[in-house]
Amino acid sequence: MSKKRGRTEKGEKSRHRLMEAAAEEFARSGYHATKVSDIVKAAGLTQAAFYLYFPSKEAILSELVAEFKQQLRVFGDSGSNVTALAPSDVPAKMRQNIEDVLTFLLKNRELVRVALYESPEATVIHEEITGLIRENARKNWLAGHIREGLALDVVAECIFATIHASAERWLFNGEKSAKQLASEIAEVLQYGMLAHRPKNDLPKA
Amino acid sequence: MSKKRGRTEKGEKSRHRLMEAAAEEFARSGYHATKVSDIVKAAGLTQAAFYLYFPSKEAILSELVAEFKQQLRVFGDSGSNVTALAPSDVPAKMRQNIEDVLTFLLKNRELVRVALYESPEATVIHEEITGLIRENARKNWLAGHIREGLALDVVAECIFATIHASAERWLFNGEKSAKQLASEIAEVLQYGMLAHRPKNDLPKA
Amino acid sequence: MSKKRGRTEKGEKSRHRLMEAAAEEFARSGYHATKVSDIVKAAGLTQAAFYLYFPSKEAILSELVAEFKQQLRVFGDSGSNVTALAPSDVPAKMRQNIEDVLTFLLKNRELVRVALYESPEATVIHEEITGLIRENARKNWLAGHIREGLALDVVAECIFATIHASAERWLFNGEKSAKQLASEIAEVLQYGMLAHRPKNDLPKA
Amino acid sequence: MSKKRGRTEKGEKSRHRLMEAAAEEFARSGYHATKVSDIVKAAGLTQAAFYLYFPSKEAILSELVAEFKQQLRVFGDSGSNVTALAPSDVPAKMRQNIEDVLTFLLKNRELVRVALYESPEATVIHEEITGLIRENARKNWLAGHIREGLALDVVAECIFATIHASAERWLFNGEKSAKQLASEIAEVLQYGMLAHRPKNDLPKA
DNA sequence: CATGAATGAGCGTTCATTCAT
DNA sequence: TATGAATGAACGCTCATTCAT
Repeated sequence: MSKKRGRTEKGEKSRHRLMEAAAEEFARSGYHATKVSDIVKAAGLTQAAFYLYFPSKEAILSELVAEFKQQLRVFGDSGSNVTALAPSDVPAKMRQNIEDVLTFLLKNRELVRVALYESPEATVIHEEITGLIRENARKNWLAGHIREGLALDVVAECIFATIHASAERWLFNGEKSAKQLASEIAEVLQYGMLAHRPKNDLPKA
Repeated sequence: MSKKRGRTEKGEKSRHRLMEAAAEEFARSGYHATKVSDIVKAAGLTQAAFYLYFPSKEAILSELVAEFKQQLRVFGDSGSNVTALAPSDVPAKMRQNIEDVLTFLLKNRELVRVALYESPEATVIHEEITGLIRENARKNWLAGHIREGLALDVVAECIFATIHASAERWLFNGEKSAKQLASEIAEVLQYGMLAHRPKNDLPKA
Repeated sequence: MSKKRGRTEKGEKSRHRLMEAAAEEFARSGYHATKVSDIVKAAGLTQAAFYLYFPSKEAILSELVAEFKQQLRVFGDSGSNVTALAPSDVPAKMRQNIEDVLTFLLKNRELVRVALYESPEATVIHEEITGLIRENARKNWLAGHIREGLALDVVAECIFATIHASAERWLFNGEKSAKQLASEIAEVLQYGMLAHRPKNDLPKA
Repeated sequence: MSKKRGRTEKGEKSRHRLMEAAAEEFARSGYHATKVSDIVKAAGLTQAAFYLYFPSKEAILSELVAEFKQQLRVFGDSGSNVTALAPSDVPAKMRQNIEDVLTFLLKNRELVRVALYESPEATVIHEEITGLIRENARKNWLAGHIREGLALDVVAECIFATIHASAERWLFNGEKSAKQLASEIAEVLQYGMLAHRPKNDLPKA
């Protein structure tokens, strides 16, 4: 199960420092612009040491992406039994979900950038995430919490894109808290922007 | 007519081919992964010819970005006198605006990716765009078309993030048309996702 | 006899401007560091025009050197009938010769640097010049104007090295005039530096 | 003993070989005409290894020049207490000084050419050297060993130019020995060339 | 486990030179 | 005569990777 045999504690620490350093550098400057020498410098090791732990620069990238995907699984089973929710509890629950995602993104901000911008799998991962959200939305739709007439794939894209963009813009630099941002996002996503709902523009339910 | 001094038509064409090729390559593989040799190969020229028209690889990138910014100005004055709109016309107008943006993105898809992902100015440009949208939203809010209690900066981010993500996902690969996508996005953004509006969750107007 | 047939006056002018420009650039920055583009820029022409007049960059160098050698011939017959000189006239004559050389160097300063530093023939030219001087010295020696016991080749080298170095140092930048410098140099070369002539150190005449 | 950190003896040797090779190549072909590939070929290394030790081609040049300047300091304090010399010892001492300089030049012939021809500092270095000589001459003048009425700066230039030119011409190619050359040069410089000293041309002492 | 030394392959850029008009 | 466009052949330099200790 372990990736390498006979690993020492010290080695494990070096390996970990390399991963952290790589995540930070990749996130800051991008995969291609980051040199192996940058990574090892940040980790306090030599270049040769790098290849003790990773077969290539690409390998450390995909390992970071793998780590991100691992972290993602936490969200796989969230929002399961939405049916049980009373309609009046839905908005708060949704607000909470958004906050959870924001908190997750904040904790893994480097990984997020790596996985979503720098990885060759970026598109796939993006679709995995929006897929999770779409499934959750579908359950809520079946439970009657979501309006008729909406394209759920677009809904999912809208939710994630908004969360992600907002995180990059206000969360990662500390301009807004996860709680505050979650409220503001939820407010928009739940009831939309328009002040007036024309009579002839009702959902086709 | 023009025998002396100044660029020739042929040269202008070569230069243009290089810009096109660079946009395509940068969009496909990213700035760093794209070699000058890739660009000139795609443009049917030699490496040296590249430097006849651009002082460096970086220069063609920023020229591409400049071109994108130039194109952007078209949208600077759109949605000016929103006050004149009757509330019932707002949804259609907004749907049309979204479609216009989608059409613009589609026409400039390479430039979009370059400017928004590969450029060092990416963040600034992103903020310029959402700034335009936010201003437009503010005018609509003053005109009473937009609900109270919304954070307009988040609204703007939500609009652009959704449009942009959707374009990348369904528009650029032809899976959805601009018209269709605009409708679906507008539907979500205008009235939100929730089916029921709890009494205690009304806007604080 | 002419280098090219059917040459126009305009062409001849362009060619001349190129030679002047090349001399100046070669003198300032050296042959290798000077680009053809530098030369044509200084001459107000295009690179292609350069090759209308010279088959290569090297060609213009050797043509400049040839021109220098041509100029040199003026000195070939100077100091011929030294025998006729009265010993008391020798110092003044020598001072005048030095001044003449300095004046020549000043008038051809660019050419001098090109021929003596940048040309592959530099060594040969240097030897040609010192050869002329040595011959002149030999005539003066035969006429009894020059001390016994001197190595005439070293004398020649000493004369030219001093003149040349002094020109580079004080003449070309205007710090000393040719007349002034000639006097100072002559003073040293004629009677040497030492104040006292030990009895046991007399020439072996 | 030294397992961790710091340059190894092997590395130091490689670095040294590169310096030697560069000196030789620069001296032979000039800075611009010498390719990094020439240097590493002569040093038995690859291009990349070069940049392990020097940040650029220019850097190795200035390091070479710095080394030359370092070597030069040996001469800084030579000829100090000339006052103590009896006038009859001066010629021999001077002859010896010239021989020392010739020996130094011979030992550092590559460095000499690099520092005096190829370096951007060439002029400065030239002036440093002649400055040293001029100071020495001034001390000898104060001690009464040098004739009145001489321009000491010209004297210094004369001394160095003659030594340098002679070295290039006869010493470096083995045609004359340092001892022999020193005698011949000293003979000229000490008492000058002329056989007769006109009565009206006496020093203005 | 970790190091300093070394490398091969390639990249961005330059420049003397040629072509077509 | 002169031009703008184009090129081939390098060159300086970088970087991921390997070797020897």
